[in-house]
Amino acid sequence: MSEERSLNFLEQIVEEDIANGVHGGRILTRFPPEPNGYLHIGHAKSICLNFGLAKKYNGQTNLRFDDTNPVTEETEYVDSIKQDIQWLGFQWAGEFYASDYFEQLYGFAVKLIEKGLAYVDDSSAAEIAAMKGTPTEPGKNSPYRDRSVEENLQLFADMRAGKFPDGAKVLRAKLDMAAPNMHLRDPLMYRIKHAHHHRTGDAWCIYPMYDFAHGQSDSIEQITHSICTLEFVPHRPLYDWFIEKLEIFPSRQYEFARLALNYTVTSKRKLLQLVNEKHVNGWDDPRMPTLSAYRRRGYTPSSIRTFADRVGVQKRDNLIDVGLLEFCIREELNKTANRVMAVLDPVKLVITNYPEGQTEELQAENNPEDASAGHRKVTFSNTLYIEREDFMENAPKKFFRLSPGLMVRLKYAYIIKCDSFDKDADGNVTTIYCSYLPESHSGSDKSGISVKGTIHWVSAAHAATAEVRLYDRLFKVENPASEEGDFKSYINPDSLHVIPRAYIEPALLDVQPGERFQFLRKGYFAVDPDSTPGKPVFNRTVTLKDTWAKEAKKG
RNA sequence: UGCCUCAUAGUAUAAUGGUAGUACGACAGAUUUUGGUUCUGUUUGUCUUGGUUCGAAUCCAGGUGAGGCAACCA
Repeated sequence: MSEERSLNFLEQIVEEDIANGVHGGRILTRFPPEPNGYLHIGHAKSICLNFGLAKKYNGQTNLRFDDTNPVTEETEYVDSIKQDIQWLGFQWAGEFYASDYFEQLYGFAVKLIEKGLAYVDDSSAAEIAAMKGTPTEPGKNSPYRDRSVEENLQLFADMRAGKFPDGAKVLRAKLDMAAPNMHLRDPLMYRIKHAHHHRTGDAWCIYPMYDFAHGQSDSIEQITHSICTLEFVPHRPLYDWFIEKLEIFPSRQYEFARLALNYTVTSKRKLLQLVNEKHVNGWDDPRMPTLSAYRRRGYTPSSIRTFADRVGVQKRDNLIDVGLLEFCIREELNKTANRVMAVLDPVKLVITNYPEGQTEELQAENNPEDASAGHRKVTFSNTLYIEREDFMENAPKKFFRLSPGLMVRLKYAYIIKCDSFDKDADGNVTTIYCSYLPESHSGSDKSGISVKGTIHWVSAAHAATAEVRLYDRLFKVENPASEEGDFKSYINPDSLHVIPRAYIEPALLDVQPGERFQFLRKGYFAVDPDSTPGKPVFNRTVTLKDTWAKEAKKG
């Protein structure tokens, strides 16, 4: 079926290059994160693209950390990034760091100075910005632009030697201060930062700018196809210029539109704010769009890979409906998750004509989509808990659940008829009284009655309890980043609803973190690492499709 | 008012000069001991104006709209 599919534009480029014998048909891509945050769903697209493309054409993919800014980078992030990539199902060929190349990059800089293509500038940051011009006006040459090669060499060596404080000097490439592309107006190559680096420690006090590190790092690794997001399109001429002047391996950059998901944000800066300001409980809070959060919430790696595949690749900006992600996980869990019964918002139901104290072990199917999943026993008795929303005092015409006079089937058990109910002083239903049809036993129904509704239940005397965490979208609006004002003012106040005591089948006491279930009629749930023996915690991964909820909303 | 990208159903994404298709969504129906799943059907689209051509979503030109670019961030 993959032969039937048309190629995306990157695959077309790769196939053309292979056909033309570029690099002898060798394909090497790379995934280049900066270790200053956790990976999110947008990175998943990039990872799937880079690793997927290489895999499809018998190539490989490097993992390279672009760690050129010591102040924002930490080992914690390196570890989480590696874990997330592996969890997604990919293995890199080489693990590299831009900081591995600091000495080489320094040499490249010296070479450009020697060629008269770079100079040390003593101007302040403000002065450089002022001389840069604007998109519509050309910039002005720095007064330091025409220093001799010898002087530049000496000053650059002195920069490295730590003779100057932060910000005193920078090394700039000498291109054209009037270039219409702002990135070509003598861009900075090196700045002075007396800062401790997570890998090189205090060995350096000058650090290369991203623009002077990224392209050359690709070149050093002999990356054939350097795939990145659209905002780097205007940087490409600069990278090509460096490669040309340095006479090094010609990696080529190609750009695609980053993935954006609605009802969330995918910017590391914003995610960091949500974490630091405690709007969520850490990077892996299941409401976050990070991979660690999706993992904790119960998403599978394959569902995310499928999603990345289905959103496609193009150069136009897009905002993907989170409903597609939800479809991908439902599609998979429908086939793989065992069904169990859990009552999240319980109300007591008494079967008046079923003997008090009597029990039955009923046969329950684990997964109707997978016969090999087998069966289990569930205990039935005269006092049950059912879902509060499965009863209505005054039912509308299409309500196929319980209401005085109406009949439903209890899943795996009997058909019952609602006879009466009790209410407390506040009008809340406290107990529902029903009678059952003994001849309607599941699997051997001789009652001749068919009912429209089937509801789930647990036996009150046999049920165990669990904490259940229900998640909703983190933001109230589709695109918080594009709204007026602070994006945090659009946070959905009901994004987390904790149920401290839901009733579950007792067998669910033994579950392990990471296990996934379908709570019948309620959704897919995953066991949270916060679970302790005898007190499981379940995260709702995603609800089931609920056409009744839609119908009810219509009125 | 400079440079660079981009523009196909509600959302994504195909068609690479030759019948505008697919997925998700929405709507309707069938099946169903999950209002789940599955199945069937319906709906909705080439930004605009010219040009080239037997023929244009596709090529060309102008317009319109959206996004990006002026961090000692990446």
